Amino acid sequence: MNYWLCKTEPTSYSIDDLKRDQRTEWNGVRNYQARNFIRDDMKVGDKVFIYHSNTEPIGIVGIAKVCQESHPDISALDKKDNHYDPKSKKDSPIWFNVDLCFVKKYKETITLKAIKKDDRLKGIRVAQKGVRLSVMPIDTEHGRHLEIMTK
DNA sequence: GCCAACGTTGGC
DNA sequence: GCCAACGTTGGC
Repeated sequence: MNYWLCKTEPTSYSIDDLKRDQRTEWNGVRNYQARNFIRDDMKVGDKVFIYHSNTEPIGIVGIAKVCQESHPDISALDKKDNHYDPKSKKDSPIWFNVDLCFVKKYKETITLKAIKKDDRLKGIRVAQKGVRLSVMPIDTEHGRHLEIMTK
C-alpha cells in the first residue's frame, strides 16, 4: 500500500463534494509526471490525502482510497470539456485517471503551515517551493504520521 | 490580485 | 535540440 497526495481547488472539487459523491473519477490531470503516477503506480487500496490549494486554509483536508486503477480520461476527448486535449485520441489516449473513494474528512485541516513546521514531515514534497505537481507520492513514514495527526 | 516558479510550445 | 515566449499554478 502506498500513500499519495492529490491537490484540488475546493471551488472546482472539494472534500465535501467527494463525501457527497462517495466515489469520483479523478480526471482532468494534464501534467505528464502526474499522469505517469496515475497510469503506472496508483493501485487499488492506496491511500490518498486530499489537499485543498488556492484557498483558506490551505492544506490536507481528508483521506480517500484508490478504488479503480487507471483508465483513459475521456474528458480529454470532449471538445466541450475544459480539459479537452486535441492531441489525445480515443485509440491512443494520452491522459488517464483513477477513481477515488471517500474515506474520511478531517475535523480540522492539516494546514500547509503546520506541515512545514513539523519535523516528522521534513522533506515532504508538497511543502517544497515551486512544486506544481497535482499528484505526488508521499513517503510511507510521512503518510503514517499524517494519518494519525487528526483522528 | 500579484508574481515567482514552473511546464509546454514552437521557431529556428 | 536549444531556448525565448507564453500560459498556468498556487502561495502569499
